[in-house]
Amino acid sequence: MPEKEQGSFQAASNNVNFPEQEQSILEFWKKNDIYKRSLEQRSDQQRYVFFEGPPTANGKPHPGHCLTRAIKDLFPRYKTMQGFLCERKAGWDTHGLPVEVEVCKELGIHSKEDIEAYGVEPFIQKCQSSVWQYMQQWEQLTERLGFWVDLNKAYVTYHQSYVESVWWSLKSFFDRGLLYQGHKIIWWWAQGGTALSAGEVGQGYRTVKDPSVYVKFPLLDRENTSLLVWTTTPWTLPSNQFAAVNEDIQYATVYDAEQDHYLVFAADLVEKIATKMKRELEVKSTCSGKELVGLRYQPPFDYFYKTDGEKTGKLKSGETEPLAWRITSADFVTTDSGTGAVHEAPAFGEVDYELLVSEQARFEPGQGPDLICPVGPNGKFTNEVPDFEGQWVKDADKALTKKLKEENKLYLLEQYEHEYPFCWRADEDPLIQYPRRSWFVKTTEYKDKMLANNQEINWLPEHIKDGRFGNFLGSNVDWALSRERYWGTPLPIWVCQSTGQMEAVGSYDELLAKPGLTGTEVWDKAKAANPDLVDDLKVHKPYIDAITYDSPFESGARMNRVSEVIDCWYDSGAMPFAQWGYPHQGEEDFKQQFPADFISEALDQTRGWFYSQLAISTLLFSDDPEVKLPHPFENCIVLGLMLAEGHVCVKCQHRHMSTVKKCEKCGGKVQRKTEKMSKRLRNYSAPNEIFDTFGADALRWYFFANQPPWTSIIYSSRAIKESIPQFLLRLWNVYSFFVQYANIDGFDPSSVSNPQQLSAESLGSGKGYRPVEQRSELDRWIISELNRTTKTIVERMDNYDNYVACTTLSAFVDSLSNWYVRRSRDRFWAEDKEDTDKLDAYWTLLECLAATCKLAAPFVPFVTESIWQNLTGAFGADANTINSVHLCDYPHPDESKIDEALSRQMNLLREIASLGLSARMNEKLKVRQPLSGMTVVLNDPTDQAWLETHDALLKKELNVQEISYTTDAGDFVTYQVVPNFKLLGPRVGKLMPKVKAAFGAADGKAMLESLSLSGTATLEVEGESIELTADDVEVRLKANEGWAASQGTEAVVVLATELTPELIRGGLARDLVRLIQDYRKERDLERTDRIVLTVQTDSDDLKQAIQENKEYITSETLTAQLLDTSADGGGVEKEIGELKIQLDIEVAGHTSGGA
RNA sequence: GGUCGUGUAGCUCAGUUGGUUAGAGCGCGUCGCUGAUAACGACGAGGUCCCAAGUUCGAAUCUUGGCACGACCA
Repeated sequence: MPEKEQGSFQAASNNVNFPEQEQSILEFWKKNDIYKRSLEQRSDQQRYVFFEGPPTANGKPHPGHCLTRAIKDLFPRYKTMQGFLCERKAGWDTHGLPVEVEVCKELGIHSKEDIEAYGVEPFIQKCQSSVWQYMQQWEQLTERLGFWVDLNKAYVTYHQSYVESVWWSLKSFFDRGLLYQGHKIIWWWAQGGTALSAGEVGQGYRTVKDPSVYVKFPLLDRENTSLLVWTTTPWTLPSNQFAAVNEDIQYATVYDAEQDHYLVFAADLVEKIATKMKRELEVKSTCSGKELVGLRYQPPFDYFYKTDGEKTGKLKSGETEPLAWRITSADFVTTDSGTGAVHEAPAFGEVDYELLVSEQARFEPGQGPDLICPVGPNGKFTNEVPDFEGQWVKDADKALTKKLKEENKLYLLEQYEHEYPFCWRADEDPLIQYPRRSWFVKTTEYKDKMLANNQEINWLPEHIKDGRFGNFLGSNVDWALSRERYWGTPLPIWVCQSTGQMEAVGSYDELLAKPGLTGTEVWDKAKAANPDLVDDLKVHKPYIDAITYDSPFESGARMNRVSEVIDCWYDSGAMPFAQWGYPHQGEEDFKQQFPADFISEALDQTRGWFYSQLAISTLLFSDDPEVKLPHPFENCIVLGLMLAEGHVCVKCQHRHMSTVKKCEKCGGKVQRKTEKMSKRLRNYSAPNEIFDTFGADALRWYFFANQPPWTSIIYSSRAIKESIPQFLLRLWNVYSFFVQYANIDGFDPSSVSNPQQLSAESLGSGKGYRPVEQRSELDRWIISELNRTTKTIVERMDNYDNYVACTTLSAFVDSLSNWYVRRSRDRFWAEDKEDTDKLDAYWTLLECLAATCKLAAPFVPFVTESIWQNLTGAFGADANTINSVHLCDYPHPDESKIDEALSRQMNLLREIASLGLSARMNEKLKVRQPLSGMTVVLNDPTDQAWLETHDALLKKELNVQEISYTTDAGDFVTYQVVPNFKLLGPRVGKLMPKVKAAFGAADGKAMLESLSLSGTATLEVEGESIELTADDVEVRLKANEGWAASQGTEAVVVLATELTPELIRGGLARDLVRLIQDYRKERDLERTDRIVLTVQTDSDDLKQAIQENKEYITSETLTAQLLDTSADGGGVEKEIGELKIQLDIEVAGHTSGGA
């Protein structure tokens, strides 16, 4: 932690503990209500609307939630700093099966019967309280991550106001005919009398053998001809309604001589079936499936056919058509197995049922075919199938098959091995697909509007729009809304017990106002008995079910609520209005905060929250002329999945918790492996562990800066740790450097006006401040870079591209650290505290740090806050002033300060420095060894004059005495001219390869001379002369062998490698300085201590080196007095290469100036 | 089986309307710097840009078809 020392700023440790620091920042935010202040500041500004997708509260938060919460925090923070008002209302998803399951586990019960036996009332009460079980963990994570969201005002899906909003929307649908009853085919456990969820079904698959039957469906209009139909569930044959073929498949009519009968089935399968029948099947003709559609047939059983066989209905097109027992087309039919003709019993198959629904849709309402279902919920045939009445359907397979055989309708019978689901609780009970009455929202009627709405949404990544989400919308089916469960929003529909007519209720008050109402006393009693009961429960089962009233449809009859609750996805999808209780209350809030500017969740929400919101909103608001597309959200970042990193032994598969090289068990090699996050494998660390070890900023920065958010993100503490030095630590080091020297020099910025913002303008009043234009080039350069960076970041963030924004910011901090500060160190060490150049350096660095803080604040809110407070703390702000970077305005780029030419030139300079180092490296000439000279050969002389003014810088960086520039250094380099493909390509077209060859053969130097003299050059290709300008040619230099040279894209750098004795002595002097500095450190000298230095050596070279470089040595090491003694003195023995040397240091005094 | 996505260095990933020398970080190796120092820098090795065909003067990039992996759906 910073300790107070003399100077304007608190000392910044260069061994910072981020997690500890973050804790104190959290306290500061809390104590001063910074989040609230950040909103109050913008109270009259334009809104930026954010919707929080409600997490399910009754489960522990895991690392994936850190990512969503980090992204959800980033953009609201950014927009707030930009001046928008962005309120962030939290929300919790509280209903649904997962909650019931959790409570059942606790109670040790399973089935619905168990729940009924336990009592719905206490069960619901347990559900309600169970929801909040992990709330503390959620709130802790939210806060620790720095996710600013209003937890106190959170919306909760079980709250009465929320439920009533949902009711209102459902009433609207009901009244508009968009909410209807139909059938849903579900996996049904007949013996237990309950449906199973997808997850439960998935657990129970087993490989079993079932009969596979090929049945003849005699075609009515074709004599002695049958469609050959295949099924593995003979028990569904009595319920047959259609036979389906694929329009695009070819069908053959074959002749079976043995039976003297014609059969129609897929042409591709003739051979296969002939083999199975062990007989010849002669193909008489073929046709496409399309030609078969519409043909009528006689079903194998006539339980329904005998009465309804001739029934027809009126199509929407005006024609009439038989209701059933005809061939239809379905594209799910394939020739992979069976016959290419599929038996359809819509009651017992989901796709079959969809086929029925689409058939029904062709007819006028009420005219289409009804569902045939002669099987009871107990899985036994009803009296509609008298021959098999009371038989369990699976058991009836045999008898049915026998009957078919007797009636000569069975063509082939075999056994078929496949995966089939059984009940996971009673594993002898096979499940069957079975229709249940269910409520649907007619989303298909608004499909086109949903698609249009989708088109207006800005999806990130873009392919979601027309890919995953668009496709999902395109194949939209009506939303099966109801659930036969307990803990959920009750479906607000009451039925007349006498007429069966229904009406929807839009609010609790509306219900209470119904005539002859009774039943509210059930709730009143419960509440009286237990005053702690949450009032919201009164709109839930079982209390709401007790409420009945007089039927408006028939006098004397009563209205009872239907028993179902609704899908909890509907709850969350209703949040855009239900979070405010709209329209019963919160109208103002809703109008102001709809639609959302921004939402974000992970990819798994495509069919979840993204869809439920869009569907509900489209059905509810699309007809309102005031609601414009898109709604309910405009920008949506779809996050990738989060993966973990395992450490697995190649040999024995033993798992390790962290990166180790050798297996603990067998000593084998341990490899990193990207895999799914798994609680069981424990292949990830808890978020808290990350927070405690590396800090929330580290985690956030890792998420934001390492990949675009929609790719899958690997959550590994190793990777998170590695991301720290790149940015956080580098920024901290620059900051700590600044504070260190500002304090030494007593740099005092307190005269600045408006220190709360520390903007470039406000700094102008500072003491010793000079406008940027008057400062040195390095200062102008970094300020230019700062503004360039700001421009890019704002541009990218406005496009929701946090990744490139981070990359850009990181590159700037790198420039600041590794070029600006590095090149400016001398200036900070300058003796004269009032030196203009020195003050310029401080003001420049201060401006850069302040701006970087503000730029980075939304990404890494903790470290920026800490730096900011110390930077601004220097301005003599009193204790009552609240300084927070999060109350600042986001920087705007000042384009007038962007100097593109300077930027290019500085890059060139950096490249040359880099090339110089590279050449030194190749020649093994360490930087401490001075060299006499260096020649720079430029591709392009444009910036030569500029570079020449920076000789001093390069000389120092590369330790050379002279630098010369040339564009003509034939000895060192070869000129290669290459075509500018981008320009010449379109011009010469197919000649390009020849042109390229001609370039290769041409005399590059001559061509360049011609270009520089006349501005043009001519190239002869295939008898054509091609006129070239300078733009058409790119010059590349290639360093020749035998020189200490390095080549880059813009230049070649050649070093003079001869070492004169004098140069060698210069090197010795530098070696000596290094030794002295080391020794000073060893002796724990203050960096400002002046010394008396004693050097004793036998080497004449070294003695001469000291003599020649006395000035340099003493000033570098703050030596007040240099004693050269040949007598044996005290001190330590050191070595420079082979040379022995004895050093001694005494402190001579203290200087308050820079080193 | 369908839809979508992904495939680039040992690992994790960039690669901006197609332009001939494909980049970063980490890791590895070599070295440098030495009062920002438990920091920092330079250099190096490492690539059939999944495969094939096509379009084009020119393809990591566009088209088609495969293959592999992943997600969702069935």
